[in-house]
Amino acid sequence: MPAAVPEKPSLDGLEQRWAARWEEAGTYRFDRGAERSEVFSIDTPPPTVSGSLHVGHVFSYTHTDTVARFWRMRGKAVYYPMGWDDNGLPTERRVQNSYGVHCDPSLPYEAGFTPPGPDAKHPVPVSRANFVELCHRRTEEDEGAFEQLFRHLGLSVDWSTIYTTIGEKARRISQLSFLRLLDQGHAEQRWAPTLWDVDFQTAVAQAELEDRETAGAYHRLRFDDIEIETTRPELLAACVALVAHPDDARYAGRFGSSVRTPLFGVEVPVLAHELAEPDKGSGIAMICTFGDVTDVIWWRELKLPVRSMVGRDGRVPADPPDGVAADGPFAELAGKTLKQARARVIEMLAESGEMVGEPRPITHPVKYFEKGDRPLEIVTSRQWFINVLDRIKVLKARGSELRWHPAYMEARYQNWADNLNADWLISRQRFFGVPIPLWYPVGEDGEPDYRQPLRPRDEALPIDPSTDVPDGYSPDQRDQPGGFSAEPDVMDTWATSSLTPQIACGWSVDDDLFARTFPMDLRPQAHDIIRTWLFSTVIRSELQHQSLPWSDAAISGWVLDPDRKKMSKSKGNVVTPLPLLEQYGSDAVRYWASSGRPGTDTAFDEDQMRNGRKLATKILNASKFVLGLPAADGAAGAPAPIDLALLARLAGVVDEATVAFEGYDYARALERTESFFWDFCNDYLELVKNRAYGGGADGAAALHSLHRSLSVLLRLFAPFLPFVTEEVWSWWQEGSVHRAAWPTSGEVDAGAGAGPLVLETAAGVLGHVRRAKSEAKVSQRAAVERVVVRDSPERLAALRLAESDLRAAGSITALVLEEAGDPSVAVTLAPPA
RNA sequence: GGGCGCUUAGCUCAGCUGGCUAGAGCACCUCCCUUACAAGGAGGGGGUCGGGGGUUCGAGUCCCUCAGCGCCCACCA
Repeated sequence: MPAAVPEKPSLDGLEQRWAARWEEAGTYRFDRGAERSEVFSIDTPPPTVSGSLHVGHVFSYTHTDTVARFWRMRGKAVYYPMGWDDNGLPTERRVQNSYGVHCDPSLPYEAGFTPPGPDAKHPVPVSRANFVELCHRRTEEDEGAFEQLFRHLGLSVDWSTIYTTIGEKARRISQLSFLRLLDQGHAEQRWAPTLWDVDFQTAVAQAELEDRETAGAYHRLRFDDIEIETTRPELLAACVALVAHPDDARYAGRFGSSVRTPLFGVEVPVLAHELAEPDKGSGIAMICTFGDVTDVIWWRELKLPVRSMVGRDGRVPADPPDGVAADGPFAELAGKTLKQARARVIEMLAESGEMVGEPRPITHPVKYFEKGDRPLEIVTSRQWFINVLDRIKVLKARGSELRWHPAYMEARYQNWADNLNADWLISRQRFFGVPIPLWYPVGEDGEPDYRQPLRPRDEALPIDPSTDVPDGYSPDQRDQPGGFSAEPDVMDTWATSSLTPQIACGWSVDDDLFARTFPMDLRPQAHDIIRTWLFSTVIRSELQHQSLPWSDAAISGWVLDPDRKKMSKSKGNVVTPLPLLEQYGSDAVRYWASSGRPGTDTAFDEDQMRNGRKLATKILNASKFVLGLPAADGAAGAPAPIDLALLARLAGVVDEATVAFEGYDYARALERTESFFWDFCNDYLELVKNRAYGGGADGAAALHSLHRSLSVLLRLFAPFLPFVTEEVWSWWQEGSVHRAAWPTSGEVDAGAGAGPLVLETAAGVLGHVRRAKSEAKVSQRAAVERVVVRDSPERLAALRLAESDLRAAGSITALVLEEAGDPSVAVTLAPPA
């Protein structure tokens, strides 16, 4: 039984009350029996739980929720899981800081280990297993906080379908997918120069790079009679050649000859390559192995030797590169950081007279790991890659096949695909991640044979090769001659995140669910991770299923602070969301979020939240009024023309909102609905309230139209304001509004002859009457002696159909209608009593 | 250097396939404690729709161009 209309309706406490009832009733539970065609599945972005909760989460997750609620009301079985991204570097760092530990994989597991805590002066080294255990403990707490926030916000997530990116299911799927790629030749290891972060001591992928304008200086160095300019004089000992453009007349005669490097006196060839730019520096560059990615290209294409002098720790190694004397100038560099080495090289060059002039300061773009603080170096190492360069064409085609909202976001995808120049490096020399599930046989010489990886059986997954043992070996053979060694690397977090559709839909672990939910319908995400998360997810789905992972991608913008700056922890302008939800109410905050159009960055705006609260209150009060009107005792008469006009307009709004939602434009759907609602309250409600009070057949007709409108309005608002609409729905309807059918224009269509003019003209005259009273500084209740309306015959005819409602609403004694070409409304107030 | 987006009232933004005197919220001003709503309601002032050119009977809306802002990307000499 529906509850009665409360005497004094309130927004307070709706969140707790309804969140509990929805949970209890399973309102948002996914129907496991639904066929794929009846399902709408959403690849919810798993938030990084080691990051702080901020208002951006509320913003974008609300967008997705409105769409989920819309499709649920449209009768779809909505598969709306939640994931927590607790994998990878951010968690490692958080664990190190909050527990005072650091990972040392060489240590054995220590049962019952108690970490020192955040105040520890020196981090305690712990085994990988202990470290991972702490990561799990930490993330569980963080995940609880996120769930609490999202429940309070009213996300219609099915909370029984949670996954984590470090959980067993995700590890299994991630490892199995990797092994499949390995089987199919899409994944392979290479010993290759890769971009390397000397602080994190790991390789990084192209997608994780960013350029930063960095201060540097040109140093002009003399190689015999040729002068080159370089920003990296410290790499001089790693120089393997000079290079100029083949058409550059200045050096044409020198190609094929050789020169000696300054300080070290190593003989290097002078070569030609088209990437050399004649107008950069002196037009001729030194190639070092490796100073930048161009060096890598030159080294590869010109088939040059390697002279490496950058260690994984960012220091110059003790041993000199090939051809460089150990006891010469190099001895002064060994063991130094690159920065120290640079200073010393410059001094030595100045002393030897091989530097021309003074260094010339410049700023130039330098590549950094997006989470790193020092420029990336290039280090040759063994790494695992997923091949993508051989598939750019099909990946671009998939990008076009995907429906983007807004459409222009596709350009970022295509742009990225066009500029990709490296395969996807997925191995990371880190600890908290999904291990690459391989071992290598160790030869009698004690060296692992990387060409013959040992793989686990599928059923054994997930595994950790550092503790698990390959079939046919015993634990004591680990790292022994004739035994086996674990692959030490873990996969990058994107290598697992790129599988969220497979993880959420249960690929390889729940084939039935997978068949009902994949390919998914919607990937909602922010625009800054198109090149990473979206692109990599498309890659995995293409390689594994030869299909798109979803049909639609809805790209949300960012929340900007009032000064139009992106909110981020480092800027210290992050707003914590829970207090906002408590202050304004979840519906109000959702209202603000819903006003941010797809793809558009939106300013944090508490005024909009106040406005949202006002709207929610208005819905409460208007509903109370409509539902509190005396019930008709007899049969309803025919609807008045003004009722039909209202319903006709509402039908139009329903159609607009529906089309908008189908195109993921939730903001438009809200705007249309809200705009109608205020007119409904201000004009229609005022015009018909007297008739509705009056009872009888005419009153019953008004009541009927009011109820119908209210029912439709509550359903139109339900995706945005789930709490207040559910509250009002419960006063007079059975079941949840969130399980009610999305309205259709057919259900409200008043049929032919329901022109909008009746309402429009009546509301127009009522507006004039209000203005007259306002200007006369009298109460809106004041009586009006006479209103003269001059207008076209058509409009007057329409107005006449609403005459009694209008006169009652405006307290108008005489309403005079006169035909005229020049429309006007004259209001004569009654003299004060 | 390439690409994308934005530029409409003081502020934040709507204006979809071009069409009646350009809209909303906030802010500001005036009035009203009207039996749905005073943590309300009614009304008002305020914009040559970034500049210039073009297409059209008609352009905030389409085309060209210039400018400013923002974002994405780019092989660090």
